[in-house]
Amino acid sequence: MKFASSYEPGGFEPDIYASWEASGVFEPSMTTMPVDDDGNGVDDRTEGGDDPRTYSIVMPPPNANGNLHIGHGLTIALEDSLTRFYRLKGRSTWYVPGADHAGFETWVVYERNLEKDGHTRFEYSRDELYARVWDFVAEQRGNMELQLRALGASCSWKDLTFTLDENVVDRVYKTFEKMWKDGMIYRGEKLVNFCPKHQTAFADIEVEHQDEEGHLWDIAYQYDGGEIVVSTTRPETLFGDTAVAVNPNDERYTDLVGKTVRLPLTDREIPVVADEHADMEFGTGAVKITPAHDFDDFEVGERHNLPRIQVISEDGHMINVPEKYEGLTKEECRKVVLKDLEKAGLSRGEKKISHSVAHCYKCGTVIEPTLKEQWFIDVKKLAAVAIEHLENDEIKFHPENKKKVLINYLKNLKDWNISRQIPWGIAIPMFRKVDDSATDEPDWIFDARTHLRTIEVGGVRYERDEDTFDTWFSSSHWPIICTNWLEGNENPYYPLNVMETGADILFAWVARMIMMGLYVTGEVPFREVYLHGLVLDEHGKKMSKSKGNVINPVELVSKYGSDAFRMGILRGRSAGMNQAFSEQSVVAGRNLCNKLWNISRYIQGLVDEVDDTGGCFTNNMGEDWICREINNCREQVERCMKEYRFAEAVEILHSTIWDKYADWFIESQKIYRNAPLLKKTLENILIMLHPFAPFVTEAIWQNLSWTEGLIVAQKWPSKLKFDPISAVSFEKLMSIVVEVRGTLQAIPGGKKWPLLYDNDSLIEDNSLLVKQLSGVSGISSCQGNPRGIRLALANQELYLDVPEDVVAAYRDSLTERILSVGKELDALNARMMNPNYVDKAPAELVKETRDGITEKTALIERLKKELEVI
RNA sequence: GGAUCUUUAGCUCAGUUGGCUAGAGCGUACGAUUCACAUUCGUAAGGUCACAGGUUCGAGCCCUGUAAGAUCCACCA
Repeated sequence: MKFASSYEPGGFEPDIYASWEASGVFEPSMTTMPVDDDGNGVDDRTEGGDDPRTYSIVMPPPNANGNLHIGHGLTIALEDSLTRFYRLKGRSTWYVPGADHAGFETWVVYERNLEKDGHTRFEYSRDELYARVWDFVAEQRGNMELQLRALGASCSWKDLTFTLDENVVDRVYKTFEKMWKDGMIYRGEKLVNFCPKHQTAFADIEVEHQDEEGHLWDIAYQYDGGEIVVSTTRPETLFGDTAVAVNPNDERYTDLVGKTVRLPLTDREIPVVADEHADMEFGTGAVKITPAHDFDDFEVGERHNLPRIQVISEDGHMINVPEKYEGLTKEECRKVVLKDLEKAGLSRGEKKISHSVAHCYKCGTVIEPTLKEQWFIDVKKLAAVAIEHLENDEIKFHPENKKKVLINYLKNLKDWNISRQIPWGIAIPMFRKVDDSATDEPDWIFDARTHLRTIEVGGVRYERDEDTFDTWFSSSHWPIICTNWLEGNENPYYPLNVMETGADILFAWVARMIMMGLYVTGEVPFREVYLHGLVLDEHGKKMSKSKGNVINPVELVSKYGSDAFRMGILRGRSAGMNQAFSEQSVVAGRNLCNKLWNISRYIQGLVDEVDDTGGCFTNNMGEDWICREINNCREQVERCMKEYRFAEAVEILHSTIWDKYADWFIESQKIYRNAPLLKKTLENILIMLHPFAPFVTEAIWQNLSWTEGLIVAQKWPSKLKFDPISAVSFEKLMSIVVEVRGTLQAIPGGKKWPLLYDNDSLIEDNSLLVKQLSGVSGISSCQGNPRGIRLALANQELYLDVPEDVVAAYRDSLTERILSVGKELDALNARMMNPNYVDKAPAELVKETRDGITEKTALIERLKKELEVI
């Protein structure tokens, strides 16, 4: 195959992905064994009970109905780099892809469409709606999966799991039944976060609090002989008041406790109760209690056995209120109530306050705390077990501090409302008894036949609950489901090696997976958690449609290539942090791909020209040096992957490939050509970069004449053999070359000059190479007769052969140079002057300092002499 | 109110048990060009590591405090 002369990723990426998928390498196979670490037969086993044969990771399922956004791009770059790395290391890797039914999100989109067509959800049964949304999603599905392929995700497609698949539902029902039997599920009438627009309840974490300006009204509640003034931001709820609370220590109201006051605008009398909830410092110290519409008041009501009067319906209208107000919206009612209070002479003033208000995270509608019968999970035990295992360090977090944050959350976790009033989700498998005569039977029974509206068990009729599960309830089973965990079966893929996901769903998802994993399997669901932060725009601002700063990963992939995108998005990113991202970093990634492409093309050319029948050995110091550097790179990348330092891994590969391999080694190979070593080192580099840039490395692999198979299925490189002393010599030569280049640039006129040496075997033996690298016009011995500019090197006698007038012009930069070396010398001297340093610092370090002083002193002496000569 | 994180070059970020003469990418300036690559090559400029104390022979790193920014949890009649 002939290399295309330019790097054009769009031309080969789709074909490459197709060939991977067809080859079956993405699917796990337990037959492969890990490569050993050093090529010396020692096993590469990791500590901590991790099965060294396998590596498992699951994809946080993207919305089946949507397109991938920049966060997914990051997710895939992270997860796929890990997957490919461990696959190269010889593990049987299993990266399980998923697609999310995205219960509420998808439902919102669907319902909007329904409304556009002039319909409402109430015209259809749950089953009809479910079927319609299913078709709607089926139409959209597939985009997301194509985009995952474009990003290079090396996941096992045959295991793709949709969150409404039968096995998901089965698993969820099994757990629910177990919990029901264990008494951890209860039906309770409680206040829930209710969105009047979407007509569904939410868990606490699903509502967004925002600080807003509001009004605080003072209202007089009268009694014979006086009045008690309460403050409220919601006067319309007063019809639901069933008490006024004062602090038990509040002497102002001691006499009133136990008496009753008249509720304004009605004839109802309500008691005054003493409760700690009333803050003596706030307002008048008296607070109206509306148990059916406020979370705190609900609790006060429980403590004092107060009735709960619902005065706002689920669609936001007034109910159970005097006729005049009946049917008004709550907003209208507020206005009328305020006016009527004014008329009745019960207003006692108003002021502006700032307070936080709960909103629906999707539509922004103000959440109405509403009294509803729902299914709740008693989380006490679940949370306690999770905390125990977390404190036992069974899961390692990146970043580390998130573990503490998570434990703190679990310690304060309230019972979990799992009922949702939307049709797009997994039906709750509970049926209510409708046959009142069967008094001995329980009111609710578990039954998995949720496709039936009514069932008959033991001659008693039951009707199904029409609600569906909170999606996090089923999502919390994800590691269990994706690895096909089964009771009593050994499963080498469970627990997962790592759970990689967004830091923003630590509570919603990670916490629940841990609780559920432990409850169902008795084991933590994953050994490590890597959390990524938000991808911000280039100025560090959140991306949003309204700001118009959204970056589309798919566009970047088509513009610069998948590899460029992957490396670009990993650059400058660390665990758990919200960090900026710009196209620039993708350009840098593209440039690296282009560099690698040209390196490979050039090496292919050299290999074609040169006889390479021999074995792979190093023949000169440049070759020894590059082998050492490639080994170093390999070790560092391994360490970075183990510690999830992706950005650093990419950076190390970048500098090894570009600054070392291309700029020095390949340049040196223009003089010495070692085809077997060129091949070997290029292979190593390609394999090491493959986890981050899978497409270009595979494309090159396929183009090279001597490689076989797919790079995706190769083995991680072993250490290269080299002569370390020779490698150090090359470094010496490099510093000479850098000095020559710098001096050449500093000499006015910008011409090339010849290099003179005196009794210097390093230069003499490598004169061709030095000339090639440094850009001097020629190299010769000065035969003990130095002239021109002496190079500022401590242990080398080297001169640039320039005429007298040019030397004079060079004087200034020489002076500068002396000053700067002088500064460095001063710093070293200051250190040695300190007797404590000499005493207490490690001997090696002290010796280094001493050597540095000797070297720099000599250098300065030399430079000064040179200056005098000029 | 409670908690967590961030602050290092013009920008975005590294800096792993304290050894630093503080690095990278991009950007900037100057120079190169029949060479695998202008998506290139070479050279350079650019930093009181937010601030103030402390520990230490030695602090970007550890400790205490301050400031600014971000996020989360709880509360807000």
